[in-house]
Amino acid sequence: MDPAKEEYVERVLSCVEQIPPGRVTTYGAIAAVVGGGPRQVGSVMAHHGGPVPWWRVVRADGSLPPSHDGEARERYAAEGTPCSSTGRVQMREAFWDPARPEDEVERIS
DNA sequence: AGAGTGACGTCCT
DNA sequence: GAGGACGCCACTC
Repeated sequence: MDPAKEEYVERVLSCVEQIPPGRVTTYGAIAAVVGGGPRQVGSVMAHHGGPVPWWRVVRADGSLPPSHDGEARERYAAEGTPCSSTGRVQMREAFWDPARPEDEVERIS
């Protein structure tokens, strides 16, 4: 096994674990922090995303992967994650940047 | 080495 | 806001 790969995976999962309840982040944001590309982050989650709150990781536009749609919605309802009537997460309110864990109340300027 | 695929992103219509 | 097309990065056949 390539140790670099395991470390990369560990870094991705670490970011996901740090996501506060009721907030979400995107694959691209994680990729921007841990490196690689958004697709690679998704691949890591697919294979090693078991023990982490994967439902707090959504696409850049707030839409959920068909694979997780059902599960994630219940999590959001339980955590109070702001969602749109169309079924997508309100990124403007719920987005949390892994590069800025200080939580600056994501004021969207 | 080349082509196909995926829990994605951005631009355009 | 919704849908389609092209591009990126890494992995697998």
